[in-house]
Amino acid sequence: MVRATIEDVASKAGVSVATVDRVLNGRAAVRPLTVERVEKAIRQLNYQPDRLAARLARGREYRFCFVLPEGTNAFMIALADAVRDEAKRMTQEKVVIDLRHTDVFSAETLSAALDQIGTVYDGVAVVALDHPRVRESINALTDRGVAVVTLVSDVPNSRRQHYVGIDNASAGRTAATLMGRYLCGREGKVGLIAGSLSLRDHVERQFGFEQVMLHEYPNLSLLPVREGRDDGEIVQRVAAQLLAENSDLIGIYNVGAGARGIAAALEAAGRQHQVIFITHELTDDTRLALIGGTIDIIINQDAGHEVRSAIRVLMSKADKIPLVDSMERIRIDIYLRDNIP
Amino acid sequence: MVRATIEDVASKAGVSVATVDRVLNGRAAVRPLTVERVEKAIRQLNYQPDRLAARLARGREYRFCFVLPEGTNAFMIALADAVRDEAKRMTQEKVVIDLRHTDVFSAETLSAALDQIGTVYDGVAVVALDHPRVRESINALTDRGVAVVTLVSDVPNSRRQHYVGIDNASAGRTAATLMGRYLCGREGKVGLIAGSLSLRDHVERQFGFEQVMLHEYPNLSLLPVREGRDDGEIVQRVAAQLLAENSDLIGIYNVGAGARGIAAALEAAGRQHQVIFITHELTDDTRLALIGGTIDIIINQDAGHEVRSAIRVLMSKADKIPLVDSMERIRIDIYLRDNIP
DNA sequence: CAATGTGTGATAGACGCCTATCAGGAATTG
DNA sequence: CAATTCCTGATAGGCGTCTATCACACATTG
Repeated sequence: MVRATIEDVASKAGVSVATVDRVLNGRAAVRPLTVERVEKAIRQLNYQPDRLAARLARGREYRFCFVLPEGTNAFMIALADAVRDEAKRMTQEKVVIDLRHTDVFSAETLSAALDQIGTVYDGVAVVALDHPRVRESINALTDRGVAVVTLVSDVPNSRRQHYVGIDNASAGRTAATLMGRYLCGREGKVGLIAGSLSLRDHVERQFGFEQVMLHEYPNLSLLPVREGRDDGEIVQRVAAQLLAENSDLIGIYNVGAGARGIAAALEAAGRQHQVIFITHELTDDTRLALIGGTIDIIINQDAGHEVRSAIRVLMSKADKIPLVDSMERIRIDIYLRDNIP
Repeated sequence: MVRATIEDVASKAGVSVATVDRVLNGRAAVRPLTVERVEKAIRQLNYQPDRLAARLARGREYRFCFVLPEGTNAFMIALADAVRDEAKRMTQEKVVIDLRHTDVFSAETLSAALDQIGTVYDGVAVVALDHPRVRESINALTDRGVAVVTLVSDVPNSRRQHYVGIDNASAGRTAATLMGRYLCGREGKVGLIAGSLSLRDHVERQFGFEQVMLHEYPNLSLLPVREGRDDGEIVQRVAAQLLAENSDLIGIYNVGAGARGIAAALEAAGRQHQVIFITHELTDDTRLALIGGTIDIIINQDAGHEVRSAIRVLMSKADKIPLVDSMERIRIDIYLRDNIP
């Protein structure tokens, strides 16, 4: 059985192709009775419009905009690279992708950047800050008919269409379990370093981590979270201080970026083998530190997958086609020295 | 700058579209000088044929065949389900996928099944046995112009185009490191159960596991591998025997399928909390056992991703388009109770 | 009853490429 | 020099859909 075409549907329904097209694309008013007949024919023939032909005929361009934090954070750089790679690849699919940078720690700046995005775009993917102002901007975009997906860090109460990223609470719990297991019942302190507590992903990781720590590993005492603003140098200072103040520190969970600073502080103190160090994001630096033994575990989200998923989701929304959830679930990658790619 | 079309290339090169087409698709002899001119124009305009339009025009169907082991092994069932799912989805892309089953433990049967595959197929994906006879069949297919990818289990010395699956030695090493860490320096025995040692993936996992165990965890003594033939009942018997014979068994690494049998044996012996149990493949059974605490860690490969990757690779080969390696790397998923999807 | 609106049919042209065929000039052969 | 062979141009028709336009029957309105 070959694929049915729009002409098959037309003749089966006893109408013209024009009418079938009107039903399919809501192009003009069609009598309910006729709509019924067409839809019946579509069901009977299991007709599905050929998307390739449709795209060709429409000659439509999809314009998407990615809004990422600026700065030198290695993961964000990887994400930006992934966007550029995909942008190049997608030109042959008639997809144009623009990349904009904005200060991620300022809700005002981000919000302004989003407000400024015109309706020239069919969709926007944004690494968002969970802030009322940003939420409003996202909602405004949605209301203007622009599809919005949040990337890496979500804004749950907004009207964004989709969140592309890992389950961060789950990632935090995973880190805690591994930390607890690796520490083998020893007693001591565990430190937590985050980029900023206004980033939803960081907060959720922290939440998941503390949840498991408190319930399952009473032998470990959790120190208050310190903020390193995802900046290598600041993080290094914070980590050095943490180490100096706590001689019985036996674990560090780094929720954000800047792992290199922590590794440097650990090595400077000569305590890299006493302290179990779990961090996020696989980069050149963290990979080296993992191989070298300073980092014990890296929890990663694959930037390439996230970007591709975001694009697929935005295209589905633009075409009003349902998406396959299982394909769009971003997985939590766990890397040990033994399975780094 | 919009995309260049074949007509742009033709006029730029001062030839006709027919000639450009001849150069692109090797349809007829073209003078070297002319080829040169056309290729130069292609480079200058950065012309890339529109694949959608090409597919539409060609009206060509891609026919692929998946050869999977028969039986009730949960992972293989999941794999078969994934194949059927994708087959359905791909009909709208003019891709027809057939699914065949064969006895995986018999090189003769598998080899015969492969030999019997005609050239009606553009490509074949096979869960292979590493056996000279199978290798010959794969080579024969390749020589007949059928693209072959190995799935899940590789045949390295064959002329297959690609291997779609995880790095099994790496998976074994990962299991070993986690086992060693979870056992916290305790002394005791660790048992290994495989499906069959003629399956390359099982052998490689075992290899990786032993490698790390011997070097890094001298406190643990490794028992000889036992074969369970990926069959729940046999595996359960083997596991029960293993437990009965070794009262100081503190870890089990299950390399193949049939995890449910081991879980049952552990629970029957009431030793599920004394023994660290690491297994492969996330299924309904293993998920439940992980939540219940009988299984400590599941190492998984995502069947859906593997099937989609295999299809992408086969299509690339059929279209003679280079593939993006980073997209086709199948990752090792590590699941704890905290991050099961 | 004329003017308007509504629902439908028919059809042409486009999207970018593939396939096929025919014609004819240039180069090679005997 | 005629007969081939080789290379190239030109062009038609098709793939399945979208977009747009015109025509026409019929119903509704004032």
